[in-house]
Amino acid sequence: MFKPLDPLLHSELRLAVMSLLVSAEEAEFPYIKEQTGATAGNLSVQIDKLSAAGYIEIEKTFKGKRPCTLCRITPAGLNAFEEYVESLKSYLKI
Amino acid sequence: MFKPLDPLLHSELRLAVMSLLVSAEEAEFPYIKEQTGATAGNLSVQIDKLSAAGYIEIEKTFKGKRPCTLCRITPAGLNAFEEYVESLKSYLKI
DNA sequence: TAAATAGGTTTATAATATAAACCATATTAT
DNA sequence: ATAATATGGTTTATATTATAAACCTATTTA
Repeated sequence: MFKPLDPLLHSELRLAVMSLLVSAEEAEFPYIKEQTGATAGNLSVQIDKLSAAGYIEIEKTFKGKRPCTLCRITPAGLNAFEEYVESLKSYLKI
Repeated sequence: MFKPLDPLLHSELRLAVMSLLVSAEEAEFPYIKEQTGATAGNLSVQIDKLSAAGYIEIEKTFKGKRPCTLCRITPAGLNAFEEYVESLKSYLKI
């Protein structure tokens, strides 16, 4: 009847991050922060969780002399996102 | 960009309950319990929250000699559900 | 009459989300 | 040169939340 919802994706901020990365394939921390309206601390924690789950990759690099955190969705992440969307439909009737 | 998600509805069990009530317009506690697979305790807590928010009505009646808890969605609840679905679409691109 | 079942509620616990506080480096102003 | 501010985050503390375990009352069955 109701398919279980991946708790990692059933979170407003993490879902927003994944949603961005599905389209962008690569995004910088400050960009994600701006688009989601999240605080840096919250965002940092949530991308760590997505990374620990293997849903995204985090590459720490430099942009000139300043640190730059790049995020990219993984195939596993894309798959999880699509499954989550399918599962949600069982609740929303869409 | 991303619309905020009503925290009351962004919960697996409460969303399932609302989803049932959108279609059924009236359902008994044990039926909801069975359809959602929830424990009685969890379900009891969650329908109380939905009721406190004015999203559902809880009618306590009897079925023969046994207690019977009936749930019904309210106009406010239906509205909140529809808004939630619309908001979610900004995350899911559907 | 004792045990089991039905129909829940209350309470305790564990997990989670969130922001505040913090840290390091780089840039700008004095 | 040095102080102040900004950039780019991380760590940690707190407050909420979800969840199930324990519990309660009445009813039915053995």
